[in-house]
Amino acid sequence: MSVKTLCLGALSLRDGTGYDIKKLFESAFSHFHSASYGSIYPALKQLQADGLLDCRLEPGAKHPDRKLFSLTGEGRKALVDELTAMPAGEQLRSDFLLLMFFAHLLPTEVLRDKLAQMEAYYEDELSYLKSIADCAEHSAGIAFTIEQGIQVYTAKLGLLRDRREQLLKDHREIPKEWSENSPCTD
Amino acid sequence: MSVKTLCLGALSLRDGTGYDIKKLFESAFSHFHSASYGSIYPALKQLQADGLLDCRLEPGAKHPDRKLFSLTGEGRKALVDELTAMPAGEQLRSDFLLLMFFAHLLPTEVLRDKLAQMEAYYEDELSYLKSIADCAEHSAGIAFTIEQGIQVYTAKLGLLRDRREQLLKDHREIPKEWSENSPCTD
DNA sequence: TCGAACATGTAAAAGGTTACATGATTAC
DNA sequence: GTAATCATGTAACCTTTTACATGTTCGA
Repeated sequence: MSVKTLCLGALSLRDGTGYDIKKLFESAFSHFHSASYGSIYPALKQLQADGLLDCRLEPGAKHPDRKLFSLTGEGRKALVDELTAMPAGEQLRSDFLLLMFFAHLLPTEVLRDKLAQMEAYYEDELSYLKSIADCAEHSAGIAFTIEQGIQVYTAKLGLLRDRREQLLKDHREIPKEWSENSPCTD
Repeated sequence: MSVKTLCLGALSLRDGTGYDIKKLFESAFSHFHSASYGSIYPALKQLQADGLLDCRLEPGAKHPDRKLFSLTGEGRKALVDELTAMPAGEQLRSDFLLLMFFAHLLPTEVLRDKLAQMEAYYEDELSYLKSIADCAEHSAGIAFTIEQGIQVYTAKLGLLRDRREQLLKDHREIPKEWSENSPCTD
């Protein structure tokens, strides 16, 4: 039920369309949640059917089919209830760490490339978060989410830069020929 | 195809059963990936059918049906190929940050509880990672994944402790009565 | 005028979890 | 003797992504 909660949350900030909500997921929520149109539009339909959202059409000159959603009183209550009931957990899914775990199986150049890609990724995330930290007043809670992102990416970037040379230097390239009688007995 | 890659990776370390693989996911991989039996056993079956795993039964006195899997040469190659081809990304899914984003909607006691739960969670993860960092020799890559976890959880725990008092002090409890004419115009 | 951004939606497929079903072995 | 751990597997369900289908509006 997560996309629904995300949509309720987005609409608690301001009324908006499915498209607006997606933009919010790509900006303010980007470092801790995500969702695609294929899950947002059905979620909005369902939430409206459940009486948690109101919808007014904006057929004005500009956009023919714009559907502007807003929270109902019930919707706001449902959001608070879900946030309260939800266990406060988090889960990382990192293909990068998976790769690092098996770095000893890879050619050095591949490792070098992946480290470079990840550095660029961390840099981008960090500079984005810093830009939004500065440019507006946020509630204390929102500021906390941004600050956590900044500290986490700063730590990750620092470690990556710290260890890169050593990782590459120590890295032993595995012989190209793999076979059953590999000498590797890890 | 992620569970398959995870299984190939696990079996590149040592031969093992589905059960062993699950244990590994709950220990060494726990801070960056996860999978349940319901996905592991079908994945192993499929990988065997694809010729990437060998399976020998251990019907010894102890365990009647123990299926010990091992990588074939092709399986090892497939693992390396997948690690190489896979874009090196990561994604956080944090219900805690979602909750913090909307902290202004919640009663103070709920916020206090969630912060306490999260502190305990971060402490547990951190102490687990510290314990495995000390107790064995790891490859440089594995050490990197543990070190990143330690630094990240240390940062998160530090920020949480730093900000908690201020967050709770500044926190304005929202009146119990919610209705359409709420004064909240964020 | 042409591409980017705005805007909505569906259907199929992928991927995974949960719950169930079963049973042996080990440590207390 | 009884609870935890070891051990395998299936089926139903849930959620989400991907790919498709369509059309407008705005800025360069």
